[in-house]
Amino acid sequence: MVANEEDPGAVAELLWGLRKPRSRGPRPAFDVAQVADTAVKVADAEGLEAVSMQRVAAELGLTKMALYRYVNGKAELIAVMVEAAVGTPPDLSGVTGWRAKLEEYARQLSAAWRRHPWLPSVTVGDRVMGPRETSWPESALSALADTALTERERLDAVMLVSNHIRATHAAATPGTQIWTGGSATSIMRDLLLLNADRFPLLATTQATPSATTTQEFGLRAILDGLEHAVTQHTRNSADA
Amino acid sequence: MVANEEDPGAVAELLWGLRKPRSRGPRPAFDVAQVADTAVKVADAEGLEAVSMQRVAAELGLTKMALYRYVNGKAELIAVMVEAAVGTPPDLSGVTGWRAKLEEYARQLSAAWRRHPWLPSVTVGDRVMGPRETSWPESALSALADTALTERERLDAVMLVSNHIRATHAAATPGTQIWTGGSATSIMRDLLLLNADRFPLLATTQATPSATTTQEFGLRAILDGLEHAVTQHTRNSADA
DNA sequence: AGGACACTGTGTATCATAGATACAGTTTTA
DNA sequence: TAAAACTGTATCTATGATACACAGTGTCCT
Repeated sequence: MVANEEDPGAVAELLWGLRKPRSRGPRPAFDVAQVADTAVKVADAEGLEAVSMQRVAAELGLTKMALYRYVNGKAELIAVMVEAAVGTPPDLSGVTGWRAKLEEYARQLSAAWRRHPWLPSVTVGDRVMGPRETSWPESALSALADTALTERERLDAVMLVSNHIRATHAAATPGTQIWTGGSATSIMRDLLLLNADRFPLLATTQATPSATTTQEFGLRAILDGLEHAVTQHTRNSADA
Repeated sequence: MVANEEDPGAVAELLWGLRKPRSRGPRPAFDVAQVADTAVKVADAEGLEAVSMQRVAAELGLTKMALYRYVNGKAELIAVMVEAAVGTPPDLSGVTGWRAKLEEYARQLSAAWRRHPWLPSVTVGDRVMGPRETSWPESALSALADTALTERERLDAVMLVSNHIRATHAAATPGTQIWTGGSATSIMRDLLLLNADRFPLLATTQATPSATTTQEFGLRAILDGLEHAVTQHTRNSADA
């Protein structure tokens, strides 16, 4: 973690296949896709912390320095991992109605992130997305294409749903739920009961079981809210 | 990053003032609060990456090893930083109506995170919260106390709002917005225009300006959705 | 057609920084 | 007076990353 310019342009060239083809020199033992796949395998099995240049190189039977010929640095490695793991977005053309489409989209996105629990924490920040990942928001936008929302509002809506799914993925971001089942959860419960006078609402709330999931509750609320916005827009344009 | 058991119990004792008082021995040059404040100052000025044991110790005129007498490791340092920076939650008793209360809460939370842009990225994951931080969700729950929602639903609603504010804080999690103004944003725009045939919706959408903020749009949708849930519940209990 | 050379993949050695442990020296108070 | 606690020096491990030498392969020139 010393220099490394973190060149976003280089990442873009790698992800979008704009690397100039090699002319001379020995044939590389692998290609970037294989590197990405092995790194994904490591992350799936042992978590993102286990993914180091060293580790991925060893998994391929290389020294870590050889790896730098495939990816310019760890940031690029992560980028190709995401693109390799994210998969293809759902085809929503078979579903009727923007709400059902968006529901299906949320379900698929949740499934993809469940398959790779490290993905949510990594698909964050100012970064360049690859073509496969980019096709996800494109797919989600198609769900709202027929609504009266403005283009910007559609994008905001897509992000609203996506971010909700991200936040409710306990494996990657458990703290956003307060109660996650992790080792800190039981300690927090004890602390709240011990200080029930200062935190009466939290102290009683935390014991309550739930009929629906946190994710379902939030998704329904969001979709209800979007429905409100959609009908509002439709009415307004009807008035005009 | 070798061993360090990451004991949540130790963090809890530190945050909730349960450390056994020292008896003999020289008086420490500082206390944990001073350490936390110093670290917060560094994070505010130069970002969370600048916060290292070394750096914080130097800022206090200590070697980094002396710092380990105040906090057991970096995880604890972050924990006390959060508790020091998060501030006190808003008093919502003056606001009337759960919706207005929740709006005010969101505004205050957003302001707190804007003051310390590193906070959102750190208040995530399975962890122990300190008393000041805990009082934030407690305050938010009070906003929904008079509604017909179940206790669990109120907690879900609070998390829904909080997570939305977190996600829309571009400084900490810019990628959740696709367009953030970072160096990757302009590259993504070029890539989309270059591949407008594959991403027609994204390619046209990204140019659109917006009347309201992404954060405002999402918050309104969420509150509309919650309103739907509240009235639904009220109607149901009226039927019974 | 053949060879020189440039280019590229790989490995060894090395650096910088991070968090963290071990331990000795020193201060303070029970 | 002695145990306990604060601080500093030295050291360890792991990480990402750079520098450089060596080897294989294709291009281009003759």
